[in-house]
Amino acid sequence: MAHTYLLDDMSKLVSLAKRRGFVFPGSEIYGGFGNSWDYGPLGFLLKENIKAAWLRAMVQERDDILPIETAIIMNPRVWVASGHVAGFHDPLVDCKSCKQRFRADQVSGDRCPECGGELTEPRQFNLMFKTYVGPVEEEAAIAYLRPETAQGMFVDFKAIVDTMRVKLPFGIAQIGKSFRNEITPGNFIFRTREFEQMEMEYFVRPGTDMEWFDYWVRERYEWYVRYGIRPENLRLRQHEPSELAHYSRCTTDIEYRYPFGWGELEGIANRGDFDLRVHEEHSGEQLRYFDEETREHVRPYVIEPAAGATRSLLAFLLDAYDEERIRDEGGKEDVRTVLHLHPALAPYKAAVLPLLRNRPPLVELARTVYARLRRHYYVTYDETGAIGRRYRRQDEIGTPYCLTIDYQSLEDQTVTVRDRDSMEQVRVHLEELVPWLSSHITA
RNA sequence: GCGGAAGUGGCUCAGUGGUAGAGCAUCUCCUUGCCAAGGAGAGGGUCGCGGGUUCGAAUCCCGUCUUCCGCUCCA
Repeated sequence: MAHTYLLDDMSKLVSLAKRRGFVFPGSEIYGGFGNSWDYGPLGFLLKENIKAAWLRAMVQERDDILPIETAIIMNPRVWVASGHVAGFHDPLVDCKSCKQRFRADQVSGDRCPECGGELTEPRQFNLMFKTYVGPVEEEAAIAYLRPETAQGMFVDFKAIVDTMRVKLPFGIAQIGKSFRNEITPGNFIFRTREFEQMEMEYFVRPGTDMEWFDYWVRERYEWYVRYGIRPENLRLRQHEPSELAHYSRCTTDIEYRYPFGWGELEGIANRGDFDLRVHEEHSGEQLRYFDEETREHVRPYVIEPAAGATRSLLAFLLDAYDEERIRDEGGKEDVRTVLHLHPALAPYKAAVLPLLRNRPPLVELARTVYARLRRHYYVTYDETGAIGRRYRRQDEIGTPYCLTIDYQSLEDQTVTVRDRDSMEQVRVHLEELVPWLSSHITA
């Protein structure tokens, strides 16, 4: 079935996300809380599947990348060294006449570059969340919630090199939450103050860095395509030298065409030796790799593909959302809402449905099949309402396969497997269901 | 943070001073031999929150919170 429907805004998706248990507004019974979102049962499963798909491509299928999980609250000196304490805030000025806002370092003089109006004094916006470690709120105990997961990999670089017998080039990967006091969050879960990142630091010999940079841009682009993002909704955008982050020598963004415009999904940055160098300076530790062949201590360069997990979840949902116009036998037009999620990402891999609920043998067999499949996959069960209606419910949450237990099942132990995308049906023997599903949901 | 718009059951919305509504969704029972909405019944909202005006406020006024659209920042 051709998938051509394009959302012109996100309101339909926001409402489906709430209605079907993907994403709820945070702290809703207290009137909400600025831009916080909770992941409901289906959203949680979808997010877990996205993270698993990332780990699969970055760690499991390779032999050169190791996973870690580091603390959210780190020694505050980490953020002094990384440049975040000094560089992670922007002095901003507002125009008193036209109300536009500019970065203070990008305007000269005290007049608005747009309309010539008067500008306010520069004001500081520090994007890091501050907190206190220990029960007494005193200056000495100030700490920060990490604004990126990357520093965890740099800080643990020495421990990994010392213990894990790694050879260049190698990578360290981490998935976890980061926190930024964004000036203007918004666009549903696109920009939130609390978000989840999937980052990997790939350490390479200086001089091979641009080669590896190009390699990772391609790899990461292909990962999105592999899991179902349509290429026409993806593009690469190279940063201008003026917009590069303080640590970056060169950055390419993978952007997605959101309903509100092109927006970043993932940034691939060549961080050079910036991070290992500053951490050497501030910690006093040598952060080098000893190359046995050349008998040299090398401070590697770093290529960093940094993806937003929650941001990609939004992209996967948007790209999967479809409204199909269907004509029934009477010629009446009908809309079928379906999430064409990649089966590996779908919250439920299958739904088990007895054809009729008032026939005990059908229900009994269906419950047996349901119990058996649950040992292998997240699956769901539904016996309420007409069978077509139940197919529609599963379409709306992206379940790729519906397994219908019918009268023939009682005779020959086969079930009807209905495909969400083609709406075609095949029969599969009960004994074959697990391997059949396994071969159909793997990317 | 600034400018604009909006907040009424889970969702989409009607209701502009006089007893809170609809459709869909949900639950129960019946029906249903493969692509939703057939029958009977049920639950669910102090109308974002606080204050004011009024005999009386979802409705008028003030404040506040939240969301959406622009500006700036980022994964």
